[in-house]
Amino acid sequence: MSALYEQSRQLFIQRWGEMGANWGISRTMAEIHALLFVSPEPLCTDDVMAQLQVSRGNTSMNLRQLVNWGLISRVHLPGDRKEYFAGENDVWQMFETITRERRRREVEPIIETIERCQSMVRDDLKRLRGAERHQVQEYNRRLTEMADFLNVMNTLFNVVMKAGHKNLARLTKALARLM
Amino acid sequence: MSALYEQSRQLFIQRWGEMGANWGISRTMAEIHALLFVSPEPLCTDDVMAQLQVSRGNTSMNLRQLVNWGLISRVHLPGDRKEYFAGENDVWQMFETITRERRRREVEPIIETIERCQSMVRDDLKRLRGAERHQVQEYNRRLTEMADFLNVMNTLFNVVMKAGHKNLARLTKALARLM
DNA sequence: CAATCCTTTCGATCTGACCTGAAAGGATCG
DNA sequence: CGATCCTTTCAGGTCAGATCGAAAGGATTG
Repeated sequence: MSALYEQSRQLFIQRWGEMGANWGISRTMAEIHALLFVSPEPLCTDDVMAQLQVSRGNTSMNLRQLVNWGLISRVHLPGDRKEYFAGENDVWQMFETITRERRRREVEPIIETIERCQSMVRDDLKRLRGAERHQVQEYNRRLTEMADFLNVMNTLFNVVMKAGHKNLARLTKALARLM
Repeated sequence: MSALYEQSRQLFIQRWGEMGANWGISRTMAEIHALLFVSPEPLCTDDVMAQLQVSRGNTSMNLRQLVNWGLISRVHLPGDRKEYFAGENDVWQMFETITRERRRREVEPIIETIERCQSMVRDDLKRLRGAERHQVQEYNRRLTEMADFLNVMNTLFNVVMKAGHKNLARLTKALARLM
């Protein structure tokens, strides 16, 4: 295959890995993800090991995590025992998955925590007076704002992802009009 | 001050720190940010050290980074030599800052990389024929989709943050109409 | 300008996340 | 069933990045 094509792929994979690292995703996991994203057909564990120079164990772990996230899927080719892995290649679908998972794992817990924090000071809000009361009220207000914001963002993402792929042109135009 | 109020603050700070860690922000930095977010008035370095149990150097570094990001600001109280730090407490403003910075540092580089990757295979697209050509075309298509997606998201964020607080209801409706 | 008070820097240390590779575990084949 | 082929696990090793704290730097004061 063309040398430039190979180089181009490698560059993309490397950068995607770096980006992942900045967003709290292990570099290798992001690299595997990128590799499968740009691969026209499913790859097996050994392919991944060879192309990215990582150990068998590491590859196995990360492939599994990616399957867990729903970003890649196991594929069985007829007449072959090996497992193969195929990347989701619809970008919108991919990001919907990522968003949903991260929301579930990281945003929702923080919303719950905020509610819990608020319930902890509920009595104080009734009981206290004067400056102390004021301080707790302000604290409570800030927490509410934060929770509201997070909930609004949730809704927004739902809407956008639903609009998604199909209406991309319309969506872009509509956005341009709103600016 | 009320014990539950203190506990509530601590819980929030701790969780915010954990969340930060999941998103590629050092736990301590996120904790300091949370502390200043829930503090009704500016704090000095020693306050932060005492409340979070971190060293002077660590506190100094992280405070500086937060100032760099624009998430907190230095405040000088009259009649006091010390520097104090105040957190941004408008949640929308806060997230706009975070989004803008991360986009500049992490999303824009990846868009540039994608364009670079595409220019690397431009010749192949003219030169190659048959299956090989097909493969490079598909690769190119996926990259384009990815870049398009990222650009749409950029625009979306611009619009949302501009609409912001005030017109959010309208925005959500406008988007809902597109579904 | 010496003293005081803060802030920042920086080399040493530490920590936790990531990775490796050998060994165990399972499935499928003849 | 034994052999073969893959996958997964896990006990350690490695390393980048986070943290510490002493020392240097800088500003303000009397």
